[in-house]
Amino acid sequence: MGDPARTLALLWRHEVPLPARRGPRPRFSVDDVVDAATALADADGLEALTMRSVAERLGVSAMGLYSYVPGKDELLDLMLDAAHLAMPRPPWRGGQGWRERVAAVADANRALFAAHPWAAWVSSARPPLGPGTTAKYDHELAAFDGTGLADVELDAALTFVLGFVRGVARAGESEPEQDAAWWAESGPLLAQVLDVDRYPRAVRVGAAAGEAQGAAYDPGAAYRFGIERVLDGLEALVARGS
Amino acid sequence: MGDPARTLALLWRHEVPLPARRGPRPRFSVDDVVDAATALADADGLEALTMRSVAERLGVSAMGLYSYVPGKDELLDLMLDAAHLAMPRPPWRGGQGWRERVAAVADANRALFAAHPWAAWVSSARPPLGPGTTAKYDHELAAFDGTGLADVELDAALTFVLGFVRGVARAGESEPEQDAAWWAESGPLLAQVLDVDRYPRAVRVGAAAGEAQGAAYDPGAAYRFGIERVLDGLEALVARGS
DNA sequence: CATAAACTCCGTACGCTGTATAGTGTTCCC
DNA sequence: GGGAACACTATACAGCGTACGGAGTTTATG
Repeated sequence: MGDPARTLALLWRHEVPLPARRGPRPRFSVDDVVDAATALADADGLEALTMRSVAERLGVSAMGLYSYVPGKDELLDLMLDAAHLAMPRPPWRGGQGWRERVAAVADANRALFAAHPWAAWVSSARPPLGPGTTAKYDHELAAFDGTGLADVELDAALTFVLGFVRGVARAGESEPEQDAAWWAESGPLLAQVLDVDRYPRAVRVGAAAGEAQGAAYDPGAAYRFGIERVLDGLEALVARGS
Repeated sequence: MGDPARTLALLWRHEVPLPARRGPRPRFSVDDVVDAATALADADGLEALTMRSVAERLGVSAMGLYSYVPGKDELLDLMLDAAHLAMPRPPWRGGQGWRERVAAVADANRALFAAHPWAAWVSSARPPLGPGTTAKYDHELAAFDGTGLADVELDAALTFVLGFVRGVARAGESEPEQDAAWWAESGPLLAQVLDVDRYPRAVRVGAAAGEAQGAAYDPGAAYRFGIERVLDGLEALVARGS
């Protein structure tokens, strides 16, 4: 889409120096736009984030945003990088083992998606390599200190952990109320059509899972189960000595 | 959105018996519509799948589709269930261990997303509990026979495996050509801004990973790395004896 | 056999999206 | 003071899903 160099310059706020600029002074900063968009997406979700809605929140016409941002995709990149920059990066204490640290990384990302559910849905094809994402990457890599993993495996391991957390965040976007209504309306027909003889395991396990978590999918349970598997899986790799 | 009961009836093809129907005979079956939409999405991606494009492929006006399908969301549900139904379900042989079988489940899902990349992107909030998805669920649960896991854990384990494969499929949607152009245009500015002293691990590991896989993300490598971690993680759970 | 109901299918239209384009007014450099 | 660069606006366009009203076809019912 847009010009990568322009996007990168924007991410790192490489602006033209102020005294050299002509024309009326901008009423906002790029961060004002990013903050307005983030507040909107936090409150009402990505589908409510339109150029018009952001513009209205700032008291500007829709096209006025394009003085600050090349387009919506770039705005989303800026939002994500800003959210990454705002994440806490407590220094890893020596007493912690890598497993404890990586678990903390996962928890921090889960908290990110809890605060900004939209963040799980912005494209990862072209990661916004801005100051936030870079600092996050560096900090999270440090959590693996002591594992003895080679650099390539380090990246793979972190990608694996982050992919898991993001997957859970993406899967947990349905509303519990709607879930209940869905089951109420679908139950009778489902009971009629789900033949226990044809699908013995599906019926048995599906019923058990549905009853245990009160819904078809429980993000909390999926996270608690999955993060242990993720860490155990990494532990096997580390124990094997790279 | 739509009526869940209507959607379910459609998924299971609970139609009104033919002789009792008035009006002109439908020119197509629901499967004709689903197949046309699937062919389109396979060839040109989800963003090319519009009600108008599906209709044109069938030689019908856009609104004509609504005789067969309540809306686009339901069409996507039908497409996904049909794709699930078409997956091979070879009987698990006794000689296989559960690890081998679960790896086969993961491979089969990876093949599904290779054939139908759009399938990784249809909403999982309301899984289309049709004949395909149900048969797939039942068959994949059977892969865990011998693990001794309780029903709730069985569902969690399968969800964990499928979530991983889907995450890799979703992440691997960027074009390699665009990747190269992106790096070429971004490289100079990135080199200037990525301070080795501020982000020592990020620069080192990022460079190693980028060089090793020739791109910021290599789905094949991510899958091969991740599936071993997933299976190791499950193995730790199984070894622990539930 | 006529009529009404049910059905397929079409054309038009609406509100919504991101953003291209043209134009207006402000500010600074020369 | 003139011209260039800039912020900002209003209008417009193509594309989306789909609501609506109507036309034509088939069948059940009086």
